[in-house]
Amino acid sequence: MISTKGRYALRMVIDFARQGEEACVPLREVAERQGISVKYLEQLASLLIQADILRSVRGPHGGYVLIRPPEETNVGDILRAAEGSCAPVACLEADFGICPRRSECETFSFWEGLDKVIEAYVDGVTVADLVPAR
Amino acid sequence: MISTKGRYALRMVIDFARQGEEACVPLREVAERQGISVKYLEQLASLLIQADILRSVRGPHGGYVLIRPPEETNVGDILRAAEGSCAPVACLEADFGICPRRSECETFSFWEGLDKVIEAYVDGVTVADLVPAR
DNA sequence: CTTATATCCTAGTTATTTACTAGGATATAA
DNA sequence: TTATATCCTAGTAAATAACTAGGATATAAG
Repeated sequence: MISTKGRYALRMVIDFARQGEEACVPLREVAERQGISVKYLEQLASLLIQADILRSVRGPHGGYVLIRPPEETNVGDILRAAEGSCAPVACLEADFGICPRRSECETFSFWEGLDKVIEAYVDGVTVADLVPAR
Repeated sequence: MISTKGRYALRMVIDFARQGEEACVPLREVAERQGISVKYLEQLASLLIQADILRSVRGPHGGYVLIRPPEETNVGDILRAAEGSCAPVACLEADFGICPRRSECETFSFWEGLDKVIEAYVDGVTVADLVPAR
């Protein structure tokens, strides 16, 4: 299940996109509009910087800027950055290693299939699709 | 994310199906084959009984029996019975109520769409699809 | 150079959930 | 009567979730 990390990160990015291309938006404003604390948003923003989705500007009039236009950022990238993974089961995650029951497990391919439809969906939607037209 | 409840419940049902139609299988055997404790399986079995997927026979030579043939039980029913829900976000779950931000939330329809592709996938696979042919 | 405003970074904290285990009650075939 | 099952309720240790707290660092403006 997607936790507040992924959900808030997505709302934050959409909020940035709404303020216009290349806008430099401080978290204080996002926090107010979205009803999420600045401190929590800071942590999520840092994950999005690591994933090359945002860049930051420090000091007064500083804030965060989307690196790419909304059409070129898909939701899957945001969720994977915030959540670590969108995999529906632990055995599909990168750091899980190879399950010792893998060869005899009748369910593994089922979970792989579920993962595929999830990835296809989240990677098929861009931030631009979620920003309401003005 | 799907927890051990859903994953083990699915493996248990597939294990029942492998023992043949209408077979009455005690959890002791499933536990041994699957490497899961009887005590934990008991709890999962009771969820599957409530969902009309299994019925039980008490006493010696007792066990559990699949109510319908494997072709007629889909994986979605098993997962929803074990996990409570397959919804990817809390705001889509039945007991969450209506989110106060719902009307202004730009992400709600995105999550609804994700939920739809997940439900379509899990409801499109039956237990029979996962039982290896003998 | 000072001040206000931001981001940056690390820790700590509380509540919930997960993944079980434990102990017994109840039913029933032999 | 006994052995073998399911049934039912609690309890518990560990992990995760969802934050909060406190300060360090950078920088524009006066």
